[in-house]
Amino acid sequence: MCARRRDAEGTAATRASRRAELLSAIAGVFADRGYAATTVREAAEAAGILGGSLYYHFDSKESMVDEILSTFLGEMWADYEEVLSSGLDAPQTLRALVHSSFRSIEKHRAAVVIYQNESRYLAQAERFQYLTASQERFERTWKGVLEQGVAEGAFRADLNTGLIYRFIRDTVWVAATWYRPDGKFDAEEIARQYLAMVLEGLQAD
Amino acid sequence: MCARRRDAEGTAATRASRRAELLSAIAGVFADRGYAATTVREAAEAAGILGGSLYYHFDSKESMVDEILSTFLGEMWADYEEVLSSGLDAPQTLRALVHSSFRSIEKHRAAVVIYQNESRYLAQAERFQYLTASQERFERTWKGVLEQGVAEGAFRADLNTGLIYRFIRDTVWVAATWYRPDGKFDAEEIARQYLAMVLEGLQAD
DNA sequence: CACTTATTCTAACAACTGTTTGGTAGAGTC
DNA sequence: GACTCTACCAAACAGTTGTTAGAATAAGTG
Repeated sequence: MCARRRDAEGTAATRASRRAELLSAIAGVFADRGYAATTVREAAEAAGILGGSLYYHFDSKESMVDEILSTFLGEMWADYEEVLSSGLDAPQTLRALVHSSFRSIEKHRAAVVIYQNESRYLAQAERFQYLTASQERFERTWKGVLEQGVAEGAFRADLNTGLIYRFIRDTVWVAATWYRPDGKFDAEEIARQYLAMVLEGLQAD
Repeated sequence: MCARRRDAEGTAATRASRRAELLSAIAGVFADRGYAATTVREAAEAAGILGGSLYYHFDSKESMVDEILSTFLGEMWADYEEVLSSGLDAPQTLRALVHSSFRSIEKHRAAVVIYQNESRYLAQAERFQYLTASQERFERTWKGVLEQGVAEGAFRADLNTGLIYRFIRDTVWVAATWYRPDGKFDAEEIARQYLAMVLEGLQAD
């Protein structure tokens, strides 16, 4: 039984790693051509197998995006939680969240692009309600930090936190569409420059 | 012949206005559900007619997006040109461009959303090369303003203009996805708050 | 070796896609 | 009233879509 369990765990592990391998290829195509515009056959070809073979690993095309997005969001929120629970003040929290976001983009570029482009369309389905939930949680989190910063006197009070939240959210996530891991800047440098602009402003003193 | 020409102009005019009417409805659906995910039948239904009837007005589904996007880009660049040719200094030009952009969003919301979501996918086709061209022109324009501002000593010199350009471009256009004409803020107010953040920074003095 | 299991392929399916064709109601013209 | 033109509908087209079922392959396992 001990041997059998080890086997079961072994196959479960290789199976999971194969899924991850496939999903990585699939996510790339979904990100590049769009989820709806990509056929199952194209997605499979990017993974080196034929269309029908994907259905040995996944129930449906929908469950492929589902797994891509929920995996990404799970990891992202884990990182966010770590920042939020470490008792920083508002400006430090904002800095840490921005850095964490750009690091997420570096790690899950394709997933972020898909999230960015397709979530409004996908969220119509009940299955993807967690996308809406994540969106709301995102808004609460960021607006909370901004409002706390205003209350602390660290952020200016004459700007609407709802608008600023949207500006920040958009710029950060949309960066996934142009970020290239082999580009001139890494995630940390992009985060630094972005924070310099948003916090200190573009204007020369 | 004079009467015949007046007739021809009359029907051409009503025909053009009907096209515009249809395109407005179609653009709304394309923006909401995505171009690839929207069927011709759905697009037609939003316009109150049947799928096949759209082909009396348009050659193909592709030519519908084509007309939506090229009309929008044409108007947008006309507005941009007006700003760029009026001899303002860099900060004033940046302010004017941002205002002009948010006004574009107010007027062509659906088109901007489509441009934002689908242009990378569409640009693969030769027919949509002008999307890539517009993108490049956009980059030249904005980077030019930023570099001029640095040269004038109006903008800080320690930030990379390529990155800042991307941040600004993204935030401005992505706003189309959440902007609602009946919302709390109009385009001018959104532009003001955005400029305050980007130019002066979030930090309290 | 025979046997099992995991993974892929082959080939088909029904539904749906963009598009075309021929017809038709109605408004305007002679 | 016959004719024409515009704008639409109804019905079909060929190709593509996501998905499935069964056969084939390969890699262990005893």
